[in-house]
Amino acid sequence: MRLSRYFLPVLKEDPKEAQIVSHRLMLRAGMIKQQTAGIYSWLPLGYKVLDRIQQIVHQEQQRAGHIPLLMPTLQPADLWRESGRYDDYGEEMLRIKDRHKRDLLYGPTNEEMITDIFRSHVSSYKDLPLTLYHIQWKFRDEIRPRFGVMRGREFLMKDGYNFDLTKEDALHAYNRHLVSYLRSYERMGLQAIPMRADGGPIGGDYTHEFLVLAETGESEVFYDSEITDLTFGDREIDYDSVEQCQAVLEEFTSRYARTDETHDQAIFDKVPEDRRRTARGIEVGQIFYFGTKYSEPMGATVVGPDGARVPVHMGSHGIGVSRLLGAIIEANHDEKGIIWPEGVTPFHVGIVNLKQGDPSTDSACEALYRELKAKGLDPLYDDRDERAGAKFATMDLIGLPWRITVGPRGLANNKVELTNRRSGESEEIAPQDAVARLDEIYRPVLAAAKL
RNA sequence: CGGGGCGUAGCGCAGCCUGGUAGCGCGACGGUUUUGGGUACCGUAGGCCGGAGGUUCGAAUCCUCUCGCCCCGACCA
Repeated sequence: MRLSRYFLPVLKEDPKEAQIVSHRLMLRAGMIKQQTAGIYSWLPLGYKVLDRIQQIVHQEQQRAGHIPLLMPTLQPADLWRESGRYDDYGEEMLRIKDRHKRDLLYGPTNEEMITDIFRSHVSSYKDLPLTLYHIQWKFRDEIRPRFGVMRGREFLMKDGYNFDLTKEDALHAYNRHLVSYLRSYERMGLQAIPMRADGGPIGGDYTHEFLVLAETGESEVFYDSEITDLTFGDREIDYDSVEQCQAVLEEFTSRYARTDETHDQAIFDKVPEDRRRTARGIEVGQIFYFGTKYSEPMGATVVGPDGARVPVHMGSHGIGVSRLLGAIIEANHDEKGIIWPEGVTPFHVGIVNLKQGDPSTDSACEALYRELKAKGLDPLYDDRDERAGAKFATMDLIGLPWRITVGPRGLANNKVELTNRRSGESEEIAPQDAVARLDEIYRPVLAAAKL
């Protein structure tokens, strides 16, 4: 993309309403525009990152064998009356009447609807196991939306639902989700720690929240420092293998890691003192096994091998897709702006032409732009007639991980500058070597995107 | 919902107390200048001062009502 033809309304000054760094940077980098409290337009740069995150989530869910579909944002109230949640949900649910005075609601989640779909079409154990998911906008009428996309009222969420014949099968689905989430967050450049969560009235040990450590997190967390040494890495996993998935669960959940909701000081005290950590975290996902809570009242049953009709065991599993933008920025920024991890960056590399209009720099930039695209990379070429300082400031703000600086001085020796946004380190290399380096750097990212 | 604050040019703000032709910085646009980290100067455009009502010869300013937004708290992917 040529910046002169793009739509990137960056702000030089901090918008006064933005209190935390991710919100401030998203506004300044021209990623979002607030339309009303807790509701945002996604401007091109923000939309591009949102899209990259969605792609990762889609790929990892499908890799785990989960099936995508799409349910509507508006739902009939009757489904929620069946589960009993229409009255329970309270003010957070946005209720709407259509012209026929029928009660609708803007979905805050989709357990009822997915259960309805399931019961309409599935009646045999032979169709199980089944996990369906979608990525769709949700609405929860928060008392006080804040922190930009971190606590919006309208938000994009991936929510998946597993249907299994037995509790054991459903727990395998739970484990599959845990593994796929670990992979997803790592591809986004995030460390998200599974922490024992509060199951609410349903209770049980079968729910974990995924927390990204950040000073501005809304939850207080307590953990054994050994857990932050764990990475999933590029290990191969067979999602059908109960043993393998169970092993990952045990590996990642055996150490102490809890939010303030479930924190137990007596157990925490057994962690060696030098490994005890207290911090703050942002919740970016949750997995939950809830058995027959919805299948029973809503009649989602299958006929088992013994001929008996039984309610299916279910769980729901969510990733806060739009919130992840905020979480990633909270965890990856400096005083100059955002620093995107390579897995989610809106553009792979920025090209800065220091002397726009100069035939040699212009043609060198054009050549770089062409060659990077030929490698399957997505460059942003700042071809505006701006001074060097303004171009650097924009690049730093929007946070592309790599920058190629092209000026007459270096070009005289057939050199451009390749700069890493995070470390600030630069090296002077030939243009073709810069292309080769970037191709190499992004090869794993592009390869991971292939199923 | 309780407490606090703010709505004036695209953005950030002053003016309000003490009523009298609406200002500053940044940005935009046109020039000149400059060219490796937001250059300097000259010029131009852009506002029913959130909305409604009231007081007054006269309201951004005073009064009443209303809408919206932000911050703190209780609640939440």
